[in-house]
Amino acid sequence: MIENVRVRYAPSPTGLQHIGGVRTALYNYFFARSNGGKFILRIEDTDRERYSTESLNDLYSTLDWLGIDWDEGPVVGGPYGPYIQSERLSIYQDYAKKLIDMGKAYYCYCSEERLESLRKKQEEEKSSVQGYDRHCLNLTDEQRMELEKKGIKPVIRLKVPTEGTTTFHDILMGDISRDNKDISPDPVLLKSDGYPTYHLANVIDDHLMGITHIMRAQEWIPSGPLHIILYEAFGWEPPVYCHLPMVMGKEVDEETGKIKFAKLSKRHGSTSVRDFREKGYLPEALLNYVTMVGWSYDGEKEFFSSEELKTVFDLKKINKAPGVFDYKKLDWFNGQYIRKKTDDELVNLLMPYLISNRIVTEKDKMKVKSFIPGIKDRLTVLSDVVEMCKFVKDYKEPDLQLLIPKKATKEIAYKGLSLAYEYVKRAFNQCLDDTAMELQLTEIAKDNEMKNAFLFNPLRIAVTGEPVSPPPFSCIRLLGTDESFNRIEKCLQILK
RNA sequence: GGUUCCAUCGUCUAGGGGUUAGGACGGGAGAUUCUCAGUCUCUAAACAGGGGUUCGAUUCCCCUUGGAACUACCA
Repeated sequence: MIENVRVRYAPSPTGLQHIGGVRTALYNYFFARSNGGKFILRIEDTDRERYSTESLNDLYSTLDWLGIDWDEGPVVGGPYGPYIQSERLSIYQDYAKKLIDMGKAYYCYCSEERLESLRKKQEEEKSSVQGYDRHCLNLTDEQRMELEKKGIKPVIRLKVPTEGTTTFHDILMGDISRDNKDISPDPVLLKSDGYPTYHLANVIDDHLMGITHIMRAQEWIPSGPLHIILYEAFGWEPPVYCHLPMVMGKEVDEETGKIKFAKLSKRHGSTSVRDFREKGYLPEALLNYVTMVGWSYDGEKEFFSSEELKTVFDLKKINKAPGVFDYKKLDWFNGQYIRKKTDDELVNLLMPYLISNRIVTEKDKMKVKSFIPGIKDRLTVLSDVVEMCKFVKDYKEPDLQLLIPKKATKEIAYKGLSLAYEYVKRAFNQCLDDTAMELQLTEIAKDNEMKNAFLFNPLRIAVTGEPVSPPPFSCIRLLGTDESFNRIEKCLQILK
């Protein structure tokens, strides 16, 4: 147990919440909970060009869906607010000015174009030196005034030391150091629109909000030393770092045919939580699986509820190496969680898919519920139900060929369907369950010296019009006996 | 290119100076079976390579190789 833990998830609302981000949120959340600490949500909306309210809404709905609650942050408030960076502008501006006053930062008036051509030049020359050339480092006050007069809005850049080495400690990785000369020179701290960049805002807020542990993706490792320089410039104690392994995607290189890995992105498949949610992944399955990419308990147990994770999550068990997101394993997890649901829970989960596809209406709920035992084992994702119920709406009357099972004749098929129909009419008057009906119809087949398939298959095809479907009895329940019997009778005519 | 990080089955991982290197997904085989699933059983599959240290390294150290990330007035 670590005392007084304060951690934060600090997303930037510039897109839908994706697997990687959510995994970071989850680790922070579970780390806070398992140590009795605070989990803080902070919105890093300093990129005004990519900002969207849709992203922000998506963030809230995603966290809500996953059951992640925060102790401090937007909506709930807290003692260190505001928790939205765009509402903290003056704080960053003040601190940036302090840096200027201390001689640790400077104004830069370079144009976009100049920086662009500088970059190009460096690239062409394959220069090992990259980054800003410190063109504005030694501007005199007069020169500055002149540029200001022209109406050029400056940025504020950090003076990165050119000598020495900066080291920070990472709980997982150990000491990580970088020569200061290798830090891309003089990053912008405050943009010309008055907004801070990530580096400035992040350091200031983490300090001001009393963050004790920074858990973020490994892609941030290279800027770790830069942040340390910033902490030192302000005279602050840096928090404990814990860089999380990346979530990767796997793909086949079109040219070489080799398998490649890269930061999980859309070309690997769905990456946004919203996608998974819409397809019908359960939050508990996604949460469980995502947590297991990069973290393990003992290598054996892999089913964890959110509640368990809040107790059992341990920083030390986080893996250092990046992990590939395995869509197939997620499918498996989801199927497992679906099977754990009760029929009542499942109907509620399934109804929206059926209603939005106009297969049933709200009043058919009981019918759908009675259908569930037949499909529960067959669902991988909730939306699979649509395909399984298509026969209700998209029934296509089977032709003769389809109605005759393999190794059977027209006559046999007719007899089989007749027997099945006779039985079904009787059985649905009693309140038998599917298993009982199956048993009895199997009995009937035996009595008539016929293969089970000769009764079941024509029945299935008559009712659903498809050779592959959930168990026929379930289908009849969903369809209703009137329509089902209608279909069967018509098929009987075809077979006559 | 430069910098940094990483390295156990195809994938997620357990383990750790002496193990038959364990589990899960996926694959294969079989059983159950009215289709498709599901379920159950069995099975193949890994310590990247080379040097050290050591009585002994997959485990510790170094190098190589491979992979990844960063290199923006994006985070």
